[in-house]
Amino acid sequence: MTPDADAPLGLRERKKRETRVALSRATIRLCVERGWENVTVEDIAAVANVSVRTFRNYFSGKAEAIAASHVERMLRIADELRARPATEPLWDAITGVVLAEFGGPAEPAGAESPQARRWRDGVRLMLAEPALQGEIVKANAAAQGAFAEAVAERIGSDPAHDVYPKLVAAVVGAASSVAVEHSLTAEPPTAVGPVLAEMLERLAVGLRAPS
Amino acid sequence: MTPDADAPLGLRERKKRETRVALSRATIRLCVERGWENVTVEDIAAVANVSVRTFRNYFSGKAEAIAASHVERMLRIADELRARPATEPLWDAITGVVLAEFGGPAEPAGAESPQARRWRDGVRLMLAEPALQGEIVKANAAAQGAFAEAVAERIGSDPAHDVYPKLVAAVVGAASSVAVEHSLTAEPPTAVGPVLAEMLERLAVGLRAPS
DNA sequence: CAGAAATTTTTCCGCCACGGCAAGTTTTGC
DNA sequence: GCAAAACTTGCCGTGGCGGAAAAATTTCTG
Repeated sequence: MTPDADAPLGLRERKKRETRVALSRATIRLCVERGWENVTVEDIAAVANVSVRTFRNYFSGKAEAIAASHVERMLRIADELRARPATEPLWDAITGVVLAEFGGPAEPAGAESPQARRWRDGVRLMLAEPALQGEIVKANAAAQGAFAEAVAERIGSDPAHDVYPKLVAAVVGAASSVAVEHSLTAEPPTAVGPVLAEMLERLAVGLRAPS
Repeated sequence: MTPDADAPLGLRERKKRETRVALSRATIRLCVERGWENVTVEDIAAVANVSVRTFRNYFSGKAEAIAASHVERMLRIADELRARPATEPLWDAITGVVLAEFGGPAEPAGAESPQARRWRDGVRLMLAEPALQGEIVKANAAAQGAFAEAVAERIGSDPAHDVYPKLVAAVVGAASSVAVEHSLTAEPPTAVGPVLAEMLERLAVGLRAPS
């Protein structure tokens, strides 16, 4: 394995991560723009400037390539939760890191541009694909495991005997999903941030850390 | 279309339903016994005595073929809910129909036979397959729609303006999923019926129909 | 009941997904 | 530098998937 957890990433590792995210992003972009059915692995490989075979070395298929970006974000959230000052209250830390990832660059509040609408519709359609949903379920399970560990570490409890961390992870995951889905279907379009913020605030009230 | 909703099913329709369930059951059996990866559509078609192409005329793939049995059961539950006497309290009716479908032929309570264990393990493995999970998500959405309509019809409310029916459908669906998953992982093995029964009882208390 | 009409099943065919294997390249570590 | 390790690539066989038209079956009609 890699004994060092982070900093001195060799050139090789950096390049790998680079192509990995490039492939994932390319897959998402093409599928949102053209629709799931109208994208072949060959198209994706072409956009990312690698061979078809290389795409397959990274991902087992379009679905996994798309879900990968989702996993990365969830894992990043768990990591950032660990990086928060230990003195900060649990739910303040959670709200902070989650909103930092999902808040995004606040859209100009005015009327939605035609291209923004096309993108939203494309994403919604893409997310409806069963092949992708399955992969997302899998991704969420993995991500929630990591998040639960981060929570357990923070409040100093054993994840094996205390369900609280898992509960928090599951609930935060569910809230994120609902918020995203809401922002994709709401009319007029709504930003994810504020909705998610209110949800987390309510959840925090009901789920204060056990004494 | 078919103006008559049911009874006088022609020979043709009967045969179609027959091969449909035959294909679905064959797919489930083979995948549970051999594992998802080790089953080709050709194998399934062979078992069901039809051509590979015919399998494809019925289902888009293994996943859909398996999920089909699940959908049928859920839709059957919704139908049976409609058939219950209108005087029966809502949650009594729900509990009745759900347990009738999920109760199954009560297993002999003694030690689990080796083959029963293999089956349980096979099912658990199969259900972990992302391709299948996606299809199940889709199936649940459809089934819950039907169930919600049945509930709305029963308590005489408009499903478009009242969330109660949808809530009940979602909750019953979730309880069913959890109960099944629990019965597949619990040690020692547990029957679905009793677990589900208790869950529904609790839910009924919290979700009495709105005045 | 024969023959037409409608529908399903099957055969044939091509495209794409998927993954093992054996070069060909690039990065790493000494 | 140079050899080993790791990554990329092309090749190719198996299987999933679906369009199109022939063959078989059921249903309809005179």
